[in-house]
Amino acid sequence: MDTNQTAERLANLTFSLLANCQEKEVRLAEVHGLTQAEFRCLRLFGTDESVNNKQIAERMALSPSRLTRIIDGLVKKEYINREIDPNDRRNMRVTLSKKGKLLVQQLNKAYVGIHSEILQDIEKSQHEPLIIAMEHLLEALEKWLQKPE
Amino acid sequence: MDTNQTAERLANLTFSLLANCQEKEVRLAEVHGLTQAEFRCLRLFGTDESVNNKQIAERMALSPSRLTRIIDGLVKKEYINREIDPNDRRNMRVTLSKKGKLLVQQLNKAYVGIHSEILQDIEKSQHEPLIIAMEHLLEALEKWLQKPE
DNA sequence: TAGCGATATTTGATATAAACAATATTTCAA
DNA sequence: TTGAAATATTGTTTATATCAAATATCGCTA
Repeated sequence: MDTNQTAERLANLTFSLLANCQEKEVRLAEVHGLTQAEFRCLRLFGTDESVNNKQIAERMALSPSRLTRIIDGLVKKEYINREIDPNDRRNMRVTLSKKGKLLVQQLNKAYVGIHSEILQDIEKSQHEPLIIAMEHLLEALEKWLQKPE
Repeated sequence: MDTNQTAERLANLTFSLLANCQEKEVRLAEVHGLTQAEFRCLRLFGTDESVNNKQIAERMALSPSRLTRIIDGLVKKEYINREIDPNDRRNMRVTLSKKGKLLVQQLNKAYVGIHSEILQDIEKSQHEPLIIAMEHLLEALEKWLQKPE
């Protein structure tokens, strides 16, 4: 098949996937009584022991001031701790609380669960090719985004 | 490989892809002097000759009142026309203007171009499997989203 | 055919999400 | 040790989105 035609199909696919993935995120956040921003923020912690405000802001592509408020919410809900970094008192050390760690674990589990369900609808022999192909797609996309201008 | 492990990789992949695709949308909208909402709205027109406010709102998962405002912007920028539907005067017939059609064509072209560039970084024999796999993924995702509760 | 309920859109009020600007604290280098 | 840069926060403003009320129209029925 013509590459251009393939590109067109791929364009439509990523467009639809994007919409559906967003919907999925909204749904999951809702279930756990979190705003979308809080949900994304917690997800971004991953296994990182300790991060500061600015790093999180950069990863989420939000302003530091916005992050302060999102973290305010998560602190109030007792999912994370925020304390002054003793090494550099300008930084705030943001870490998951016990409750937070539990939730993240649970979220990851649910997240994997969904994708596991999704995989069940796809022939097993197709799993590996799917992953590989999508890894390539992600790589290429990142490369495109890093292009100047 | 274990399905669960595959699911975990897939979960991380879609998470990263989502973030990057969003970034890409932001970038493209910016280039054309449109807000993200306006950009998405124009993209959703596709080749549809004429749609009404409510249909667009449903497709974009936004309230009709929000749509009125987004369309206000697009009308002001002269990308679309809005006129009373003669068949049912409660409806507004929203159609692309000449300028709008041109932009949508251009957008689609750019959109396909990006994905074409992306495909160039992926081995040609992998193109078809990628598409097929992603189609399955989308299908499965839609199915998951339609699940009650 | 007059009137009632349903539907589509718009407008105004409001809530939420985000950025920007100014400030306070701290670090670090000249 | 003083001034510039970095970090987080707070107050202000803008953008995004919803909800409720108002308006216009339609379709039905008594």
